[in-house]
Amino acid sequence: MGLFSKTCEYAMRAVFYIASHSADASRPGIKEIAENINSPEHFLAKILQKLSKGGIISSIKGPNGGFYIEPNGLKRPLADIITCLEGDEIFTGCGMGLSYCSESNPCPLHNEFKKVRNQLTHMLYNTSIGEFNSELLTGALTLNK
Amino acid sequence: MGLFSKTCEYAMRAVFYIASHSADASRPGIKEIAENINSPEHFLAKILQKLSKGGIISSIKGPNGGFYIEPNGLKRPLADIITCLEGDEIFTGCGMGLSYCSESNPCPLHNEFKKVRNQLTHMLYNTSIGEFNSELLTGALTLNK
DNA sequence: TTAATAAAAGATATTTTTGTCTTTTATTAA
DNA sequence: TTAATAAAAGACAAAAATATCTTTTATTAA
Repeated sequence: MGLFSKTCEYAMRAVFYIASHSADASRPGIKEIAENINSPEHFLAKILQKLSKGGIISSIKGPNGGFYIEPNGLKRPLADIITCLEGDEIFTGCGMGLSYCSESNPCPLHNEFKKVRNQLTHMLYNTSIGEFNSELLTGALTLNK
Repeated sequence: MGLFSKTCEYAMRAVFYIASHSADASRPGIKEIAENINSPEHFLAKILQKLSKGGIISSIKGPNGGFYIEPNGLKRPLADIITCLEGDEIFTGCGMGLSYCSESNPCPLHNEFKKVRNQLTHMLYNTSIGEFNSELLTGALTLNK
């Protein structure tokens, strides 16, 4: 397995896709999104429901409905997606799974592992959801396969 | 979930424990190891079998038997444990799970994500299995809970 | 008001990960 | 040779993650 769960992988790809279509008012539906990010449709639906409840994305039912992101939402960091779906353990947990491990009582790996976590945290908080919109729209970047 | 699977967490803790007891010829058994790193005994047994087949650790059956690590093995990097158990996907895979993603055809996150992976790779290749032996023996570091 | 559309929600299935229990095999020492 | 020890191996169980299918609810437009 990669660094992130399938849930988070699909979520990031889907949110990027939705973000890139939020300028036009097209509001892609689940089917379109799933096809374009290559994910199982109904599994993705659950994920988008959670993100919707968490306020990361918005949705409208019925004809012409679908998913979109508020202009302000495009500024939010990628980290919000992860936190919404799986909490912040990936940002804070001990590398070896030791619950006592902390700054004041570090495990063997703590100091080196902290650098990794900090890099990850930095990346996820300094990348915005709308950051790649133009590249995605021009087709310079893709999200499937 | 943390960055690593339970399997890898237990494995790293167990290997550190075995390493720290490889100077004396005591050869801890599964039960002792499991107690000291706070892991399910039989689940850990499977993990140690894999590490044993992979040549990371060694074992002897019967009375006075148990697990140990060859002097040379103490110099091996922590990364070998992860690779032995779960391959190298964590070192090489795309952050968003895209198979096309590569240096020449990068996904949106590629460049930032690479830094995280590089930091992780650096940590795991520059930390040796025997690195914390003295601290573990004096009790300055612990591996349980 | 009705039919069509699309997300939300619920139910169920499959796969993977994690965990437990039992039997077998190898080794030692008496 | 026998009894005890301890890892190896196999079978099974539980939990979590991933995936699929069906029904319900909200919305739109004709």
